[in-house]
Amino acid sequence: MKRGRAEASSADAAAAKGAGPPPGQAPATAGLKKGPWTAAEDAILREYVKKHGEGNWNAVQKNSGLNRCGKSCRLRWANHLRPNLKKGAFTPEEELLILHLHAHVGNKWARMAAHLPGRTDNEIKNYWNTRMKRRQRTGLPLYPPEMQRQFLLRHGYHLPPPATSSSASPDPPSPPPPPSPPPPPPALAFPQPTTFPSSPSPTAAFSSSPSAATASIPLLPQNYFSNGLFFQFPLSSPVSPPPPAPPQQFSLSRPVSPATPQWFALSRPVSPTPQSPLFQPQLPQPLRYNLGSFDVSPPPSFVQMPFVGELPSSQMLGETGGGSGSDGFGLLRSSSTGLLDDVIRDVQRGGEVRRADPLPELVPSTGGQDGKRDGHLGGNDVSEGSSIFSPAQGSVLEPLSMLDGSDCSINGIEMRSKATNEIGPAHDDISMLFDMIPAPTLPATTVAPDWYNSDSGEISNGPSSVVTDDDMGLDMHQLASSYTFAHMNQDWDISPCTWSDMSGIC
DNA sequence: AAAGTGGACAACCGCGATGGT
DNA sequence: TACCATCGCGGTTGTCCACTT
Repeated sequence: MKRGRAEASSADAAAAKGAGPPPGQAPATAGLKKGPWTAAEDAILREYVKKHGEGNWNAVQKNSGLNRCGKSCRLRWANHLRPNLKKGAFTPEEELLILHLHAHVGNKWARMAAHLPGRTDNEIKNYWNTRMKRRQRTGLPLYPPEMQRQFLLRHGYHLPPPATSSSASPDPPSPPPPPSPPPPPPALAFPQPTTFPSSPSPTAAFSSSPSAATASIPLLPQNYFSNGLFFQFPLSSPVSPPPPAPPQQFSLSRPVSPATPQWFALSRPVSPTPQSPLFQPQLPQPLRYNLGSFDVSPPPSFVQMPFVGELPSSQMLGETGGGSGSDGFGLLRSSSTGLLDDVIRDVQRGGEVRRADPLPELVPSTGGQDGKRDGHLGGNDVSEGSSIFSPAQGSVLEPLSMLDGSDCSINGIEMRSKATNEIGPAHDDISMLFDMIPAPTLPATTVAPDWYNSDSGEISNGPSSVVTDDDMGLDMHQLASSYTFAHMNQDWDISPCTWSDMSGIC
């Protein structure tokens, strides 16, 4: 990772050129300068803040003569001049933390930055976006399978060990890759673009009801949807076929490729279960809600997905996938959330997901407009207390309902969406986040996972930096060590490429 | 060596939230 | 209550640099 280039070169170069706007740069509108900051400007701003403190940024121009708008001053200060800013590459722990935070809160850069002392939201955002672009370009899932798996487990979904699978493997030390089936070709894949747009809680697709568990569901296009709602995190190596027709509500699967995809079923307790630090509710008679395997490409001649080439931002999603809210699948108006949610949601809206039958919990939508989906639909709150999937804000479930032609909302979805919005304090986020992480079993000194490998090799594997966010009690050592990196790596690898090192694909 | 491409980063823009009057 | 100023956040754009072709 390269750092400090612009600061050292751009600003200084500009300073060297003089006070005027750099060539090619439009003179400041309204007399205010734009563009790269010069060293002189930095000095002025520093001095000002030293004297007057932070805040009242619009006064900076008046009081200091700095020809910058207050907004620009604030940004410059926050991102570059503020003391205690940590410069340099993200440490493995930081990267892992970002990963987790993003999985939980989505594109809430400021909140993420609050858990990364010395890091700015802009820095994190840039880091994430560039990485996302890279992963999307290569058609890789955003999160390591193990993380996705644990995330789901943490929210009460029982994930039977993918006995025959090579990905999303369980916790035990990973055995050597099974001789067969052979790993798929790198291309395996999933055609570009792979996007994980904003989506509502995956729990949207999961309602808990005993009756639902036994509901007989006529499956939609058999070609695309199997009985099992197995879903495949990561979209990786082919694996053994799904277990025979488990009871489920949704059939979300469709063939990923001629090769049998890897499966694992998600099951969910019938009754509400208290949040447990443990991953597996282990309740008897779990309801099985299978998500179905998926790949990220739309089935030919089926549902037209609003996928876009790249998706660094939710805005693009909103625009391309549902800005109008009136065109078929362009109904998602949610803002970004934890992308693990999005993964599942994406599957649902992308056409891979088919709800075979309206569940008991699924009550007909009364409105179809956002404003009318208040989350009061139905009265079944079984799922409400049992899952706190980080939800999408203002999400609606049109995709699901549209898929089968019915106009339904899923009870609990909206409620969960609200719950998400209510996750106010970062403390809640982080505590929840760490709930999903098993107790550390590794030494504090963590070896970065293979998938972490930096492209540039600049990443330090040195002593882990412990997040000193006392409020959160964050310990990145714990975080980092709580994951079985080696295992994740195995699961995560879709090819010789790893999380950060896409050389095998690019 | 030059052109093309992508990554990394800084900065800007638009919008919503908040607080004061 | 309405209006305004300010602040903060998230998304986007622009620029520079390194690497590849």
